[in-house]
Amino acid sequence: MSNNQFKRGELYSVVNGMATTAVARRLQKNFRNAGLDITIEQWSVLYHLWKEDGLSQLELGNRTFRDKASTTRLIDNLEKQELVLRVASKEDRRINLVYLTDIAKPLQQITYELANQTMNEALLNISKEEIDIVKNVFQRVYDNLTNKDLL
Amino acid sequence: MSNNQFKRGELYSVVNGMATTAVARRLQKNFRNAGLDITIEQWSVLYHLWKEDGLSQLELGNRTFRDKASTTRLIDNLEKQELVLRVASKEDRRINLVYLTDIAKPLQQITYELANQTMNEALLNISKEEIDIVKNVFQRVYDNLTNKDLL
DNA sequence: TTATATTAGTTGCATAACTAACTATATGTC
DNA sequence: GACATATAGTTAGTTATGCAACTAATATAA
Repeated sequence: MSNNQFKRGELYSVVNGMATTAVARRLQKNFRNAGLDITIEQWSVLYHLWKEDGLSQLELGNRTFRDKASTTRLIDNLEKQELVLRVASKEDRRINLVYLTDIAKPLQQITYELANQTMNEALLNISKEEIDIVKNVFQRVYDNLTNKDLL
Repeated sequence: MSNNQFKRGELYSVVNGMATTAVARRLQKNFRNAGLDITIEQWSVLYHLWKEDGLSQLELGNRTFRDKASTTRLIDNLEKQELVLRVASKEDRRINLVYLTDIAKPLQQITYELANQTMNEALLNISKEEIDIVKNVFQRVYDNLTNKDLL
């Protein structure tokens, strides 16, 4: 057995069950307290649209690590709340381009501040170096698992 | 802005959307391929029962970082599949003690091997030191966010 | 140009998450 | 002993996840 072996369950319970959901839940709570009626999942989509508006559903799915079915439903809900708009692409009518509405645009600044504030709480006394290692490890874990799928 | 600041969205998408679910999905797939009809969520409960049988639902919720409502449904499903059994405590009849059935017990070894194999894939070329840092950072993130709730 | 395969998105089905409101049992106080 | 409070678990309601099967549009090949 290699030296970098987790005890079984450990990675899952530490990583998936703990810090991750603690941050997500705190951010969700902060949204609610500020009167913002959006889920962190919805926010993760809006986040990418604020960076680049008019992405296709598939591209949004890639950037938020979701399959297309989940992306469909998430955008359904965003559309119901009139935060987002589907527009069929003229070049390829299979493609839906997703655009922010005027309701969604001003939310960027508020959520920016809440997310920053939440991250500051979450990362209190954690150094830049440690964060870089975490990000790097997670990228490599992801690559380790997904590269195999292409073979 | 402090030096250890994530760009907004970054922690969420990196941590929650990527390595975490990549590992979970891979393990789930490995369970399925082995003919094991359990979800990773169910497995996370069984894992703690294999370590210590007869825990209360609340204790299981604490150990798997779930609220009691989620724990209830998870155990509902485990009970439907006859992997687990609820027994009312004699000392305090509000408490359900959860026990493994004879069907669940032999699954420990198989899932142990599949989880180890999955972790080996996921953690290929990642050092013990890096893993220790990740675990330590996540514990501190969790503490940073949950200690506040007690004030 | 017609038949075949591929691609983007949707829908059905099952599991799971959280919040809030609820039931039933226990505990503490007067 | 009676009343208020706390605790363990359940239920209802909403959102989200993944897989598989489907539709519609586009690209490829004969």
